[in-house]
Amino acid sequence: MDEARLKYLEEFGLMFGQFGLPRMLGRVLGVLMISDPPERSAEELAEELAASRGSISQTTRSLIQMGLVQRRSKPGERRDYFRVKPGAWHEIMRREMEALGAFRKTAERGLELLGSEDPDARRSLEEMRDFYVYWEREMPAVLERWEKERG
Amino acid sequence: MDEARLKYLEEFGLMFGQFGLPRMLGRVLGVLMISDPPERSAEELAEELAASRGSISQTTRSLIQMGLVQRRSKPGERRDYFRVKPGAWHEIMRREMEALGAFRKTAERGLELLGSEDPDARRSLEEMRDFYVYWEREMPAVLERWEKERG
DNA sequence: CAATATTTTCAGTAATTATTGAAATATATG
DNA sequence: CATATATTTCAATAATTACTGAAAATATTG
Repeated sequence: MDEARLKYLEEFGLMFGQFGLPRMLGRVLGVLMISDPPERSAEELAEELAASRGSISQTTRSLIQMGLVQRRSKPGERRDYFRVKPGAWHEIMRREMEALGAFRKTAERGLELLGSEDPDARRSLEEMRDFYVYWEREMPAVLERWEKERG
Repeated sequence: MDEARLKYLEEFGLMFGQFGLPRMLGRVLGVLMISDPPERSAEELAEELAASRGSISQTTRSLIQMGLVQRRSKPGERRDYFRVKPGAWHEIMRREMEALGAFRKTAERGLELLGSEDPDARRSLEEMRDFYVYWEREMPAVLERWEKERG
């Protein structure tokens, strides 16, 4: 792998890092995104990223669990191959949107906690709740439209 | 502060942690969200969260920088007070949406890197780029509608 | 401008999280 | 079913990130 590509993978890793996810997750997804052919074995991933087998195993498992990567096996071959799952980025977004519900619920729990305290004290939590209620209502349509146009 | 509230703040902290942000950020924002009156001095924050002054200073700075919290001073008082900025959650979302541009650019950079390689190899990056182009186009309208209805 | 109160900075430390590598487990082949 | 190959698990370690606390800087009062 040439230097430009390694640098690109590091960028991919950092992008995921900013997100609070392990860099290795981004690096592995990055390799798969630029692979030609578009699939790689665990061994190839380990070699290209100078990472341990264990780390690749853990990372591919996470990526599969997150719905971003597919594992494939071929008849007559022992090793498995990994490839980016079509719709991976949509899936990332879909999961983020699911997380909105957690924010709304946290706001609601806070309002219960405050009870009938001074309305001033409740205002921030009410705004938070209303905001996430709004987004939970709006997001599905945007996601669905993408799926209809492209999925 | 009673136990139920401390537990709630810890929850707030964990919610931010999932996001890849320091828990302390969530805890401090949490205190301010449930404060009555809705503002607190650095000293009060440090005491309520059993955290160091330095940590509170760093955290309030971050929260202000992120556009989530306001610093206020009062005439005749030396200490500053902090309160949740109205529209804080909208601001969080707005920043996330800005980050979409970085994803699109990363995809574009990858496509440059691949050049005219096998279309199969380019497919994942093209899908990534198209996806983020779509979201960059769609999100602003949703954000603006909230502002119009509520801001 | 001296005295006091408050905030910030930052080096050191603590806590957390990511990664390795070797052993254990699983899977495919002849 | 023995052998070879591939993958997973997990304890140990490395790397990173968060937090403290004391010293320095800043701001306010009389």
